[in-house]
Amino acid sequence: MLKRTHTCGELRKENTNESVNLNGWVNTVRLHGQVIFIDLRDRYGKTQIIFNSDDYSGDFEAVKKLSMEDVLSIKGTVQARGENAVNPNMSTGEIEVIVETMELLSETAPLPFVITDRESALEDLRLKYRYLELRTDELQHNIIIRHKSYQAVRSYLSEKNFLEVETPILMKSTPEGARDFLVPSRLHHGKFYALPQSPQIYKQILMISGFDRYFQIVKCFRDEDFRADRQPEFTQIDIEMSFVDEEDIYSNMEGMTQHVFKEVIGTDLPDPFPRITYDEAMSKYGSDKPDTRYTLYLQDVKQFTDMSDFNAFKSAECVKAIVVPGGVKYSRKMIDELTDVVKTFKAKGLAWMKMDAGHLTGGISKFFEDNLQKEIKNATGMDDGDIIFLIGDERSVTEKSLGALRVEIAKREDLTDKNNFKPLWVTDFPMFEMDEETDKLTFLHHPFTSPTTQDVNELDSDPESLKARAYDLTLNGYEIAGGSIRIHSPEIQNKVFSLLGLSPEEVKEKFGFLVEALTYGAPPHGGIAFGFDRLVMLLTGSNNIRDVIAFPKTTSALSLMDGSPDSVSEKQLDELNIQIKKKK
RNA sequence: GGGAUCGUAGUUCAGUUGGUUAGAACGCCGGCCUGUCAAGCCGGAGGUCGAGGGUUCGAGUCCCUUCGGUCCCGCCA
Repeated sequence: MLKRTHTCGELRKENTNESVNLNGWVNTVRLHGQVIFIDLRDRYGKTQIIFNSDDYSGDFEAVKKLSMEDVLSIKGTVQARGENAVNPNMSTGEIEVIVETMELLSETAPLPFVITDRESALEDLRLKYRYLELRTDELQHNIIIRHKSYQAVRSYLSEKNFLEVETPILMKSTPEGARDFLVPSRLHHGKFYALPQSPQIYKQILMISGFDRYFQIVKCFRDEDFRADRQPEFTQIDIEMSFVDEEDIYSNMEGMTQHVFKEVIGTDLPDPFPRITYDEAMSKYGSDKPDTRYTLYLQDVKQFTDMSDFNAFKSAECVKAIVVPGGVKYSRKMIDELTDVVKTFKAKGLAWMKMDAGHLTGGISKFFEDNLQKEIKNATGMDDGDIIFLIGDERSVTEKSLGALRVEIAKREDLTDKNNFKPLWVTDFPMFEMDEETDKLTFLHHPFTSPTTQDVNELDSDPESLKARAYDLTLNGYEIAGGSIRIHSPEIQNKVFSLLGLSPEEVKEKFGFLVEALTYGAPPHGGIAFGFDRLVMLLTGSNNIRDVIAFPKTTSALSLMDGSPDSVSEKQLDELNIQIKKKK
């Protein structure tokens, strides 16, 4: 092998007449009889190399057989391209390399799909041959963005005195939020480790140990169902700080996020980040992770629908509406499609009216007399050419379904500029919510989150009305981080466990070590965890988390490349004393 | 757990109300070609229509089951 003197993205006009060696993959072959053009590619770029039968000393017939993705090592001379031959689309487009000798380092088998075009194959095939898909410009770029993001996070936090500490991957299963991935123990019959859903308890214990600023870029595991932005294993930037309140978290994390965006993609984020309470987010956007790149606010119109002759909304707890400017263009078919969207969120239907020459027309407009129409126009700011969509239902159904409609309309109206970044803190989350299935109190964040009160009696009296000292950081409709100020008093922690329905025995068994640790001088502390994959996804402009993970799993948690999960041998099962039951 | 949608050549797709020998483009193989950069031109090979079952004289097309992909609801602090 002729070791490379340059990469395939490096040579310029200034290198003319230099003798160079290049190593890389054949990107394309253009065969013209006695002259052959090949774009040689590596991670750094592409360079056109030329085999000319007059000059090339080796076997020209062998060169004719080269095909895409063969791996070559060549020696040649850099030559400036003629004026008409310059390719302005390539960074190396002003030069080409006349090949003198070539060694075929590796011949490729016929390809399952064309690598230059990610669209050329369906995703399952691309995932099976992920190593080939990773050769595409887009994924190479994404992996580089991800690398830069790690570095930007580490350098910022390290500079601010945060210590990176590793925590165990094999840990105790605790009844927190998601289902655990379990790992059987060979040495301890019938016992299991769990993979961490997050290093939550360890990082709190690190605070008790005095490491007052901790971070870790760490894999977390949750055995739930997956989506475009959720994988079974994912990466968090896990952070915890002692002697802090919410404001310390906000300012440090704003600084880190601004630094990452500036370093990685050169974007300036707002300073400071705006904030909204959970209640206001739900009321105004119908979401706890509002996309604030566009308005389309939810507006309360119950007072008007109550005065109309439209009876379906009279008994509804909450009637809200979205006005879409220019929405008269919406056809019956489009409205039907939007109705399907809101129905998946349990809305019974989608009411609408269009405004033309100051009057409401179509949809449910006949139930609204003239004066009422004027009032609606004034209150909502609706104008000629607009459409108003209305939903009446229980508050949560109305808000969630209109929130989803708002996102769908923004997508259709192209209001979501990928290069426009709108971070937003969501604050004042409820401490608990009622689980409708079990009729038990459950936490919104996690059970270590501090309530806004330190009064045990207040906790007892009306837990559902309590707020938590929890916060999420959202960006363009994605939750990119979430955290809280933690409980550092063993009494409050025990109280919260008992409100969640855990018996003292269960608490002792599952969380005893944490509660005990809290008794030995626990500093007030709090923290946050960033969904690193989602953050990188936004930095790359993708809307698919698989695009920023080198070896992702499918939405059914399969790895199509290596075929995991898979069955194991009887011997392995025997060692673990595990027997596979028949399903059902 | 539920819903929607997709699966036809190596790949991306077309394939009408169920009806002759399942087509196109790219890729692959062979030939021609000294300035291309999505090179071009000529020729060729290539199909378990995801799998299994059913209805029918006849199924890529209709029905059932099943496997897999994607998106969503529930779920995921």
